Amino acid sequence: MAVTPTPTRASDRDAEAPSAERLSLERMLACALEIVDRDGVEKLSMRRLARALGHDPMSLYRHAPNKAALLDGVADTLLRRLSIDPGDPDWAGQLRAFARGYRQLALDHPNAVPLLVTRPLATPLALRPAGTLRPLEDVLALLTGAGFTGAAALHAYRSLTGLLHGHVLNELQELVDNPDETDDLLRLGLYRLPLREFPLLRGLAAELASYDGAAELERGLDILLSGLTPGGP
Amino acid sequence: MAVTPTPTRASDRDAEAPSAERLSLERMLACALEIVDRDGVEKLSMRRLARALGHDPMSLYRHAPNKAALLDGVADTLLRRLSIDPGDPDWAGQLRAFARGYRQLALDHPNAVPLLVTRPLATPLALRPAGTLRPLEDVLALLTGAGFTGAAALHAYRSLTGLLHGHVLNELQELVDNPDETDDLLRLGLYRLPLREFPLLRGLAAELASYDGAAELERGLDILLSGLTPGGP
DNA sequence: CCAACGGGTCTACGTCGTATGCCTACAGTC
DNA sequence: GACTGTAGGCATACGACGTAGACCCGTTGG
Repeated sequence: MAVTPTPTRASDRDAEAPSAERLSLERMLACALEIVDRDGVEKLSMRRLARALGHDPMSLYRHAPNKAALLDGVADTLLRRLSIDPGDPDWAGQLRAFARGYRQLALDHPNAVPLLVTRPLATPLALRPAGTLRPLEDVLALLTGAGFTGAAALHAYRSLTGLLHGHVLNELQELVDNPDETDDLLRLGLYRLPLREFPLLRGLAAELASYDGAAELERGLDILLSGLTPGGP
Repeated sequence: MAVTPTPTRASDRDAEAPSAERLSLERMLACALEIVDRDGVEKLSMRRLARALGHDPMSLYRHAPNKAALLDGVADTLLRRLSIDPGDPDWAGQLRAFARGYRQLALDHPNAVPLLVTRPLATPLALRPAGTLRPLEDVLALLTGAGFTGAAALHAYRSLTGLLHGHVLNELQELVDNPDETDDLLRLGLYRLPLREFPLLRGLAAELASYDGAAELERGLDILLSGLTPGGP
């Protein structure tokens, strides 16, 4: 009582901890994204996030109802960075730009991609955070403005997100291997494969190693966009 | 000491617990898949799995090195059910059948889909379990046998998995909503959306509700397969 | 008979998400 | 100024988690 020990006291402005400023959802999400980028989704915990922010774990619950909402929020902050101009008459160009932006987002935050592709499976459409729904609404506006029927616009949006999710998952798998190793066989770990069972796969080391994601996406977009017409599906 | 209490003793053959038979990786994976199907991936824990099998949690580690391997194993048991006949001259038909099989797998085990699409991001290609690599090797055999170059066959496989991942993620999002509610607006929870911000989305309840996944996939396959040629990418 | 070993179990450690409850600082009202 | 609400932060606590380390028993091969 005399010396008022309280050794874990972190108030009195900002001391001891990295940054014990006032908490807010934005600060939380930004810090959570950093953790995900650095260490992966499974390493993001409420306690680690609180520690990184210089706060008590329970403080986070004043700003987010639970961890699932936080994960949704991280995905949301990423998607929010993509924008579509619904008024642009060049609708194909807008879709293409959106797709390129999405790919770049995935490359810049590969550890967050599992969130981008799987969080929607956990939340009914209408309960998703606004940033996730914004692109959908904007694409609908863009395409109906260009003469698409509602159904055709919706179909186009689905085709686009399908293409993007599939492409991004494909491209990121190429990055899993150890890029320090120069020899393709070693870098991909292909020497571990039983030659008897996977002869063709082992022989394709060079082709596996040289994957041009940007070109791949453009080809997919060419096919998709040329198949989209205002008329029908 | 006198009465030999040991109330949690589960040996002496199989007593007390549901099924304390001899443990094996196959039994573990089958049971793990049941848990995932019933309760979702995040509810699958080593302790729950052990309990369901009537064993001590640590027993599992005699058959799997860690939980990540178990997750990979669950994905593997699913993919292992798909087969491709590399000798079939109708390569397009084989790819189509594979795609339909994959879709059906996803519909039968929606809770396992996150594993199917994200586990590959956590494991370098050559370290993936054999069941995951089998389709790749078989598609390579199928297509090179049909005159494709190795690079073209690899490209085709990537396009196919991209299409499948994207499609399955799309289709499963439609199932997240409550199917008991008959009115589309209510069923999708769209009434929660601010009308001012999402006018088009709200108006598309009917189109959102009527989604024909099978037809959608076939259309994607038509486009993909017509674009694939033995010559090049 | 013994040694090795594969498979099962027990205990224990550190971490996780979060329910509950209290404390403090400020806002608004009189 | 005193009073009261409220929002944000903190301490404590509970049950579940993944898994390291040691022990134990039954089988097998010498």
